[in-house]
Amino acid sequence: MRYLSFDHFFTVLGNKQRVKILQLLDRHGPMSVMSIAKRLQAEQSAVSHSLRQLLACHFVVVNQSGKERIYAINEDTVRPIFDLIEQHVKKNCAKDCGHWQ
Amino acid sequence: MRYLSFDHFFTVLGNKQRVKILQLLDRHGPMSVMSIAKRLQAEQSAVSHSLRQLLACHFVVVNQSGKERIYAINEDTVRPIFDLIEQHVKKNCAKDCGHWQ
DNA sequence: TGTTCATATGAGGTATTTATCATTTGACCA
DNA sequence: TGGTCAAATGATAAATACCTCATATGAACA
Repeated sequence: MRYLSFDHFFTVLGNKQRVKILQLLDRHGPMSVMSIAKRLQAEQSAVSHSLRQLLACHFVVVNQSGKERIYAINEDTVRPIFDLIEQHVKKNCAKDCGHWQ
Repeated sequence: MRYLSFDHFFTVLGNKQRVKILQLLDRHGPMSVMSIAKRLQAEQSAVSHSLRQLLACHFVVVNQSGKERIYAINEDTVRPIFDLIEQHVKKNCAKDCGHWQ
């Protein structure tokens, strides 16, 4: 993986699947890799790769539970960052993109 | 340019040159394209392309002044976002990457 | 130890981004 | 209008990132 520079944290957030994973973990709480994959209709391997990057940036944390590894969002920091972007969009980009979900 | 989705805002921030431009504008105040290019030792064209993306996301604003176009950072939102990432890094990634600038 | 299930890893092709060059547009003023 | 300077645009090659497949690791338990 690439070196952990300032812009890299944004790069990791700049991907639909990784954002979806974070949003899912935020809404649903801690989940295993397979549960995430099923819920997002994504490949186990793809999800694992994504989680690896999110973990490297500490956007998620992980705990072993039997054979499963349970991933959870780092609420303290990820949620505020998402909120800021949402505010920014509402304030500045309302007409450009008022509608993703 | 790509469609303006949530993750896209992060994608635009996930690039060294664009981050440098924002940091420069933040420290130095409003600047013309050429001044930015000179200061960062980058091509005029490259800077212009970068500014276009930053502008589309409303991370910067622009004003015409004679032949020049003066770009300024959107302080209200960009600075807080950068601050949040910095806090996040200090709090969670201190040992991984304590040192970019 | 051997089997099973969950997750991680590595390699590959494909897609997306980036940087650069040449050219165009646009503002200003003689 | 023609010249000049600043900035924007478009096309393209090069660099990165992404997704998928096949395979490896690792935990649990008989």
